[in-house]
Amino acid sequence: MARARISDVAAAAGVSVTTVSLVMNDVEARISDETRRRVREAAKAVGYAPSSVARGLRTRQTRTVGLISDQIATTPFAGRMLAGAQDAARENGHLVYLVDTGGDQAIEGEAIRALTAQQVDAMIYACMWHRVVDAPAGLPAQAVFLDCRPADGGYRSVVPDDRAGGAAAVRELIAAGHRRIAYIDTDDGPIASALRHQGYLEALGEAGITAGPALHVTGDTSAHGGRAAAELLLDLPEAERPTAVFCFNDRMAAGVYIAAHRRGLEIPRDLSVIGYDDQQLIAAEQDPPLTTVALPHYAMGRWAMEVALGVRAEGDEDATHLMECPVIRRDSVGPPPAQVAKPNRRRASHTERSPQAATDR
Amino acid sequence: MARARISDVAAAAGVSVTTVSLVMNDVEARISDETRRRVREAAKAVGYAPSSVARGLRTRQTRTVGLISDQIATTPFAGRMLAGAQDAARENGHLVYLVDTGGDQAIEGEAIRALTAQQVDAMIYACMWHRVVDAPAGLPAQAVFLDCRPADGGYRSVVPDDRAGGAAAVRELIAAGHRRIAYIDTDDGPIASALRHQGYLEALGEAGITAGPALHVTGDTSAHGGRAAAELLLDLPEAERPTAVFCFNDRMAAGVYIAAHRRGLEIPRDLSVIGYDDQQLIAAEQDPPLTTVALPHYAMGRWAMEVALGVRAEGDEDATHLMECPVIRRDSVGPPPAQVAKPNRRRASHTERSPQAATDR
DNA sequence: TTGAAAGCGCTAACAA
DNA sequence: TTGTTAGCGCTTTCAA
Repeated sequence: MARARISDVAAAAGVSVTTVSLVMNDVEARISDETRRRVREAAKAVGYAPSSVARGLRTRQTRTVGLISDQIATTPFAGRMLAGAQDAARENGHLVYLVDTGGDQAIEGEAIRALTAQQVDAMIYACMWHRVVDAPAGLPAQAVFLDCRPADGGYRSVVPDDRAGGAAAVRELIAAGHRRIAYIDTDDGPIASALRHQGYLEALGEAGITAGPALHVTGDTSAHGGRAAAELLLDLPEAERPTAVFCFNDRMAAGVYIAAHRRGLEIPRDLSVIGYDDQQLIAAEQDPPLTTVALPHYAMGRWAMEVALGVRAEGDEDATHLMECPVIRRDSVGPPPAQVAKPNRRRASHTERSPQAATDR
Repeated sequence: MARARISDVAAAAGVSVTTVSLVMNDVEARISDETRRRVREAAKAVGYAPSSVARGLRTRQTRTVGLISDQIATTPFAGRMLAGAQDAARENGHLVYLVDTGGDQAIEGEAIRALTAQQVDAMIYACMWHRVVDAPAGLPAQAVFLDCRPADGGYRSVVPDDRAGGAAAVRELIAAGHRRIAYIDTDDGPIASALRHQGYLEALGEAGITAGPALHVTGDTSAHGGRAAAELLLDLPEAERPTAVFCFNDRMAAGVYIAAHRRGLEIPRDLSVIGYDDQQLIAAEQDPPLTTVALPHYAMGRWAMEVALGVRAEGDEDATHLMECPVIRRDSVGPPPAQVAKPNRRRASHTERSPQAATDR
């Protein structure tokens, strides 16, 4: 039972292949309703499905797009990005090839060649975290970069607006009444680190706050690193100790929880904390649930696909689109603790419930 | 700068297209070394890359495979499975289409049609956790099921050997000296639940242990559910209380940690626990790190792809392959606590360090 | 050892 | 309103 071809349908319907082609492609013109109906019927009768391969050869449009990514396996974020890209592709009648290179340059080159040979209509080059990368050789100029930016420009790209996200996080803290706000940064130096720090300074500046350098501490991007950094902060003399801390990511924020709990401090009564990433398994599972800034992975995936497919006219050929990172409000931010007495009352807050801790649960 | 075609190469090398084709496809016969070299040079010179589309039309082999999955987005396991499938595909010169249906039947059908139209050489139908599913209509008979089994058979499939995995977990506990071993099961009723329970009973049976029904408790598949179930177990009179517990999954095992810690019990000194899934963010991050049984996602993904591509001759057309789930030894299993005195010493173990707790850290 | 030519299944220009 | 036909770029049979 070989596949039915267009000529089988034509024969069955008693028309020419042109007519069948026209009908199958929903071309408005010509073709009487009656013929149209007959063709449709014949197609169904013989079980006809057009060959995308033959069409692709003829039209040079394959309705496929290649998505090359460095790592799908290891990160919990990848899925949202792929889902966004997938959905946009499907809505536009495209199928997506996924190639996971594992960061291997050779595989990357091989993938670009294979995808080119398949005549994909578009290509997306994705990273699993916000980075600046060297554009791989052979990547077509119309490719779009997802969650990364090519070092030398020349391509359209979409990345999270980490600066604005950092500012939003800190504004959230300022709005709750905090003035001594620390930033627990990473020392691994990803681009997001510097951007979020910029946002932090920007928001403080707006509020006329100058942050002492003691409030900018670093650690590795893990709960352990966050905890160690938090210890430093909590060891500060009371008058300098932060009442709120903005963390580079949720894992580090989880470390802050641990450090705080070990000292009998309660969140948010004694210390407010806000994370970044909105990593479900971490942020939502904390006690109390962590307020954080979400990385807009789904939206970025969708944006990249829509731009790649040309359904979203994004004028500039060489522009980086910044995607907003929304604040996700949960329960780790509250007003700063009351300063009942100035000196030597470090233990006080553990036993006295501060009156305005209305958001406690 | 349109793409170079085979005829461009032929012209440049001063040979026929036949010759070029033969050379490009590394056909052994004919062609002198000299000609071969000239053709290769010409191809490089004009930047020739064969069109997979044209070749696909001619040979009816596209060197592509379709992977339909219910959910890539939400599960942390998906990645490993995709990675295994990807790697196998790449090694065999195939590209993979990924379609995430989100469990939507309409999208599923649409995907099967689109993939068929693209003339994929093979199809894989993947689920993100071990399930029995109805085979979707239109799925070609050669498709292989990954991490799921079609209800009515008729397809090749690969799933984790949850029964053997459960037995291995319990044997691990028995080998450490335990006799009173509980199973914290889920009440959500996935197929893995019953299989792991079978394995549990089987391993106990081998050792001549009969488990009282009080040692089989259930909860929902979360840390919370695991904790509640553990409370039940720890409330048992000492003579019946389990010294070790096998959990349906790592999240529930994390709940057991919490319940144990709240009572001042230390793991593994006072209670051994073993999980299932080897979910990185959970198992490896526990204190002490959780011994667990790994789900062989990468291996299953690879197996499915190799069978789909026909590079692994798996004789039976209608067979379910069971993939071994290896025990991952970390630090949550130790010998049972010493039974210093029979009755009424429930608090003893919290303060006295049992002498043989050699694996404590 | 090499080349000519048919044809994979479709679209689209052109003709009727 | 419909049909004829020339390719899209390749592989492969057959002939030289």
